[in-house]
Amino acid sequence: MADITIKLPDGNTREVPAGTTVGGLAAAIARGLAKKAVIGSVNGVERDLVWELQDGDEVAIITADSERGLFTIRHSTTHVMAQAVLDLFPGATFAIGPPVENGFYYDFELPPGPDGRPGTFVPEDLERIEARMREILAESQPFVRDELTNERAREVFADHRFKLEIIDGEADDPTSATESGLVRTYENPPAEPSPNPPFHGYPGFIDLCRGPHVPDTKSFLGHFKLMRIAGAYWRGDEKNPMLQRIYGTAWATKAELDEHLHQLEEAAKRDHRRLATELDLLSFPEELGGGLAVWHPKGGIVRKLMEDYSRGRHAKGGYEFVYTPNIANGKLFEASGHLGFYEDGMYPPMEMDNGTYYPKPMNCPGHNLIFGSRQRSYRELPLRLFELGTVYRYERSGTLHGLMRIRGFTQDDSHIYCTPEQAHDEIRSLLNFVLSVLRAFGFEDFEANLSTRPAKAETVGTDEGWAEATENLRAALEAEGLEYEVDEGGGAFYGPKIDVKVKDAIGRTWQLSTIQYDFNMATRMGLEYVGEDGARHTPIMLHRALFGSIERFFGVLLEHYAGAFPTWLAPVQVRVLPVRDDHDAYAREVVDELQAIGLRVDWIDASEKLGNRIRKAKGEKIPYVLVVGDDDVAARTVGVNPRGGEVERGVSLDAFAQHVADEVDDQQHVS
RNA sequence: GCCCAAGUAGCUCAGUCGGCAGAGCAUCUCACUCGUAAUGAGAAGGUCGACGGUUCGAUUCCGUCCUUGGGCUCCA
Repeated sequence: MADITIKLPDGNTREVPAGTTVGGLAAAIARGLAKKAVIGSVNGVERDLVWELQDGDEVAIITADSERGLFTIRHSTTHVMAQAVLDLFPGATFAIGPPVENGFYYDFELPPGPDGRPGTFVPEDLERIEARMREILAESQPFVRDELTNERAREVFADHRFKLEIIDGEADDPTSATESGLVRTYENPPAEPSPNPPFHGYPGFIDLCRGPHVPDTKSFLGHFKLMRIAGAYWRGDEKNPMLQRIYGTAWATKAELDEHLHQLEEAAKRDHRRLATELDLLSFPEELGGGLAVWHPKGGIVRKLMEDYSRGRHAKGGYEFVYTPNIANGKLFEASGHLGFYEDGMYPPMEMDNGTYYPKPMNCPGHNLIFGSRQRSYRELPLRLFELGTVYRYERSGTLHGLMRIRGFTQDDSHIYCTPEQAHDEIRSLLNFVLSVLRAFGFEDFEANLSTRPAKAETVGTDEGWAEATENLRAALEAEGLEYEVDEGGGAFYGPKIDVKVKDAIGRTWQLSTIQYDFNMATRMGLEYVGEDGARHTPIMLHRALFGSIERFFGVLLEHYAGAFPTWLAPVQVRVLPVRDDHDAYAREVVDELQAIGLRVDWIDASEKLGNRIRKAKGEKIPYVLVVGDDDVAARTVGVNPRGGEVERGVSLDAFAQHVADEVDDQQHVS
């Protein structure tokens, strides 16, 4: 047979016999490669290992340790799960099942139960499904690719209404795109034909799918675990029926699976809700109502330090401090437009004899009243109004999540009013300011999103206004050297925005800060300034928050630090432990001296053994534990046991005090 | 709001096939006075999330509601 020539990613070519497959090519290159090969990329399109190559094809072998290889493993695993569910639940049907980060899911509809309502999975079902999946794996069923005509596909999937919608193009399934009038499928022929096959004309499982897949259910699969059951709306629309989704995680090796499960445990240990309870920082009393928190003294002091720091930075940054009330007459929110757009998300009104009042969901209308309280000149712009403003939003009950999504929260909110000429420089310095403040809280890694104009008809503002605003935001991102992704059409109807995200200590990203243009509200509320030309102009209005919400930011910090706040933020910075009762007097002296320089210090007497008192202090994640005994009383020293460090005996009290004072000072002066 | 699950002492959790409610830690008291991650003894602590129903009897079974968790949808 004649040879064909294949181009490889390194630029070399290779002659192989005609009829060679992707898998055959991998074997021809190296045995190790063939072993790891999951799929191949042929002329930029991913193909199964059994795909036959043509002369001149450009081919790259995709291995199990690559992102795309892992993606394929997850994708194939979800097919196996669907087969298992259809086996175990006669009459069940399925919708879509893509690979996702760390795993996969599939959405199912179970036949109705005796009460006529659609069936649901129970947690024990996951074990049964997983056991059935392992049987399917053991059968080593091949993944067989085919292309059917629409008519044929409609027959095969006649009992599967969601698949029919996909075949008809009414529903989108990213893993089963159709091409040239043909419907692509993958079949897993079973060892024994099913007594009641759920598909017409096939003995076992078949799915709409563009592939590619691992060669068979025995290869590469098996390092998976079904994680949880969830409800999910068909086509993501809450008006559609709710399906039963099963999430699973899948990896190329057992070690990776174990590592992932271990990381989930680690993340659970730093869950801010758990730490908030353990460290006595704050709580969500049931009596208070859902999504509302009370701050205990230890959480309160951290919050106060965050607020003090924020105020200090804003004072230096040219902001002016304002206060607006927590409730306002509904007319204000009519004027601002909030009542029209977001009434459902607002706490219900209070009817008073002189009007209808609402808890404020936003601070901007109040700030706009301050701007509009007298005639403004271009000479006083940019005007930066700042408030730690507490707002109330009636978040839907199912969306609440600890401090991350809460109904009453405080924004470090500012509205900046400037002229169009000032906007460019203002945004640049603003972004710099944002990053500088975030760095002080221990964040190093930043990413950003630049969200641009949504569909034009749904937006306000001029083409030029949008273009210029978007360019100003982009220029600021580039000036700061910040990596960013453009979220096309992701802006609000009233303007484009930058969202700043931080990466925490275990690599998760959190969206925190936001900088938003607003072409809408200044006009709606009739805000004007007199320009150099003596004419009236509408100011550019920017909304911005650094922490976003103090509650949420605190939650992120708590998880970032796993509860071990840096010294400048720690509720208790130093704990003094006298060895015996007769060291109490000196312990008090140490406390007094450290308190005198502004440190937060406490002490615990010797009614418990020293070892246990140290253990408790470590549990509270106190940065410094000082032990004072006979030697120290005599020499005015302390034994220093720092968090995460080595014990040092005989440190002079003055030197220790200076060390901690310097540390606190350094931590707050990050540029 | 929708689907699933959970709610028992301050915390973490066991338990009751319907019959006086349990542990560890924390708390309090007493003793111990100790040099770097758990000293001992004792005490106290509960409307078993709330309200209805079934029952001689409900923390347990049923229903409704509330709160929380995992998702979906939403997030000015």
